[in-house]
Amino acid sequence: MAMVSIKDVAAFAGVSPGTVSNVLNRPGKVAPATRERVEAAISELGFVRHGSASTLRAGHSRTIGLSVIDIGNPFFTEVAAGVEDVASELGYAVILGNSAGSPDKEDRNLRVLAEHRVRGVLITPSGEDPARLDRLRGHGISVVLVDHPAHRPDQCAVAVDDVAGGRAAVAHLLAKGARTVAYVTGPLTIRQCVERREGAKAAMRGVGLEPEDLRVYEATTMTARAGEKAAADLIAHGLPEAVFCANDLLALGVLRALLRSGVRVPEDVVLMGYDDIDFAAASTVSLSSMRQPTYQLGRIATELLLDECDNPDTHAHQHIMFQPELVARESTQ
Amino acid sequence: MAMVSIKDVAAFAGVSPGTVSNVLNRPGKVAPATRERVEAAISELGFVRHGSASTLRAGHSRTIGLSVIDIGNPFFTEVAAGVEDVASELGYAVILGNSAGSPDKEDRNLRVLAEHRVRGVLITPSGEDPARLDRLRGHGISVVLVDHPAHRPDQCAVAVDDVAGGRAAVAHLLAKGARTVAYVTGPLTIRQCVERREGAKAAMRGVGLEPEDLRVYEATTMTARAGEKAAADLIAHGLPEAVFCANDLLALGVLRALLRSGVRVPEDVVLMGYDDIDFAAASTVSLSSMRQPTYQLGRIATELLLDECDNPDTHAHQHIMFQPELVARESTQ
DNA sequence: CTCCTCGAATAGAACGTTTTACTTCCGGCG
DNA sequence: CGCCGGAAGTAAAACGTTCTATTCGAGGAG
Repeated sequence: MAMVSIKDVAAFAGVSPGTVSNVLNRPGKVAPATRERVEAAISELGFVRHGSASTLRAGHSRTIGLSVIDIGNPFFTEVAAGVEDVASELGYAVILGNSAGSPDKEDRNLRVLAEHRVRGVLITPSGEDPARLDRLRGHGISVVLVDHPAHRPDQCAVAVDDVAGGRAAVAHLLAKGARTVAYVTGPLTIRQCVERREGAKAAMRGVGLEPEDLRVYEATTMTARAGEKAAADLIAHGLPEAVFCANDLLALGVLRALLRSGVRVPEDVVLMGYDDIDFAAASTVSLSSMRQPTYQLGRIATELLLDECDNPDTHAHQHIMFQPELVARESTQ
Repeated sequence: MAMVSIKDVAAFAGVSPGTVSNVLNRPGKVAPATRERVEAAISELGFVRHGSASTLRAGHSRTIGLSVIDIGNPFFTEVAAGVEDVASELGYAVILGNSAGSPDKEDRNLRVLAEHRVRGVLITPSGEDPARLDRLRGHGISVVLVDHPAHRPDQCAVAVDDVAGGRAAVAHLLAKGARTVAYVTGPLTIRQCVERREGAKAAMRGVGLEPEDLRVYEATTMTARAGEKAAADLIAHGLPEAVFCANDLLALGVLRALLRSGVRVPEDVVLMGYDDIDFAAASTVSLSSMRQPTYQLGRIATELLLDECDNPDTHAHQHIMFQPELVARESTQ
C-alpha cells in the first residue's frame, strides 16, 4: 500500500525527480556519484516504476500483444514460447489473447490491446478482414503477422508456405499408392486450412486425378475430439485409402478413432498430420507430418516487431516465407 | 497516429470531458439524450480509452498476471486456458510470464508485473521463497497460488494433493506386482516433484517396502527429451519393474526410449505418468496417469483472484485442495 | 578578468483520464 | 413568490512519469 513514487526517491536522495528519471532511463547523463546515491535510495525504499504513468507520458509502452487462434494447440504454444523468450530478453511484457477461432473474440482482444497502447501486436489472424488490423495501425500500433502472409507491403509477416505443404503431404500419400484421399480440416474460414487444401488438390492434379475427388471433411474445431468425430464420419461413408489432416491434433484424433474401430494404419489407411508437434512422434502409430519452424516463427516475428518499434527509421519491412519439411513416420510406411 | 482523446470526443459532442468519462464508466448518471450524442461521437471519431491514463488516475488496472513454470507443458496450457476464459469474460487482460523453472526469470517477470500495477497475480511458484510474493502484496497486488498450497492464511490458493497422487500412482504400480520402483522426476526444487516422491515412498511403506529403495532419477527439465535420457540411464543401471514419472512429458519420453530399446511396456515394465494430458491417451502404449482438474484450476483461481480484487471487503480467502484421480490405461495393464 | 561553453541538475509543463466540488437549471412545495 | 432539492453537467485538480527549457557552476580561452 505504501506506494513509493519517484518523488519520494528524489527527496530521499536529495535530488529532483527529473534526475531520478534520468537515472532510470539514461544513466549515462548523470554524474556517477549522484547516480549511486539515487540507486541506493531506489533499493532502500523498494521503489518500482509505475509503468502506466510512464506509458502515458512517453506515449508508448514496453508491452506487446500476442493473439493466437488456439493456445491449447502445441503449435501456438511453441510460437508463444519463441515470442516470450525474445520479448523478455528485451524487457517487454507480453499480453496474451486467445481468439479461439472467433473473429468476435479476436476483436475484443484487439480492443483490449489497443486500450493498453501496446507497442505492437503479433497476430495469427483468424478471419480475413485486414481492416481491423489497419485500424490498429491507425492508432500507431505496429502489427506483424505470424503464420500468415502479409496483407500489404508496408508490414512485416512471417509465414510458412501452406500450399507447398499441402501439396507435399498429399503427394507423399499418393506416392504410397493411395488414390482416394480425404482431407480433414478445420473451419475453412481459416486461411491455413484453405491453402493446405489447395496444395492437396494440386498434388492430385499432379498425378492426373480430379481435384474435386478430394473428399473434404470440415470440422468446427481443430482438436483431437473433432478428429475422432471426423473419423467416424469417414468410416460411415466409406474409408478412403489416405487421410490428410490440417493439423496433428485432428490427425491424432482420427488415428485414435480408426484404431479403435479396427482400421489398421498404415495398412488400410495412410495418414498424415501437419505441424509435427512433439506428440506426433510419440503416438500409437507414430504420425507422419509436415514440420514447421514453429519456435523460430515466434522468435523472428517478435524480433521484426521490436525492430520496427525501436528503430522505425532504419526498419525494413520483411515478408518471410519458410518452407515446411516432410517428416515420414509409421503412419505412412 | 491521430490519437483521439476524451477531450476530442467531448468537443465533438459539445459536452465536457467529465461527462464523456461518465458515459464510459457510469452511463446511468447521464441523461439518455446526452449519452447517445456522446456515444455517437465516440464511434464517429474511433475513440479508444487510454488504459494507462485510466490506470494512473484510478490507481488500479484491469490486468492480471499469470506466471507459470513451463508454458510448453500442456498442463499449464490448460490452466492458462481456464485463466484466459474467466479473465476475458470479466474484461481483464492477462500478461503471461514463463519462469522456465528459474527463480531468476520468475523474479524478472514479477517485476514486470509490478511495474504494470496489475490488479493481481496468479502464480505457480517455481521456488519456495514466499518473501518475493509478499513484496507484491506490499504493493497492493493480490496473489493467488495455483497448483500450490497457501503460504499463509490470508491468501487464496488452489492446489491438488500431490502426496495423495504420488501415493495412489505408486500403489497402483505395486498392485500390478512390481517390487522395484523408479521415480523419474524434474528438479527437486519443484514442490510438486518432492511431494509426489513423498507419496511414492508412503505407498512403498504401505506394502512393507523400504522407502529408501525408491530409485530416484532427477532430470533437469520436465520434458520428453529428459525422459528419454532418464530411460537410457535406467536401462544402463538395471531396469526396475515399475517406473513412475513426475509428469506425462517425462513419461512419454521414457516410454519412447524404452520401446526403442526393445523393452516391452507393460510386460517388462509398468509405467505411470502424471497430469493426464490429452496426449497420454494417444501414445504408442496408452499411458496411465493421474488426472487433475487442470482447466478448473485456472478458472477457479482466477475467479478467486478477481473476487478478491473486486470485492475486497466481502472476500473470504480460500484454500482449495483437489484430489487427483487415477486413470489406468495400457501402460499398467 | 570577462566571456563562453559545457556538463549536471532542476523546475514545471505536459500526457489522458477520473473524481471531487461546484454551478446551473427546473419543478414542486409551502 | 421565494426557497429547496435533485438532476445534469462542468471546471479543475489530481495520478506518477518524462521531457523541454532553464539555471547554475566550473573551467578554459582570449
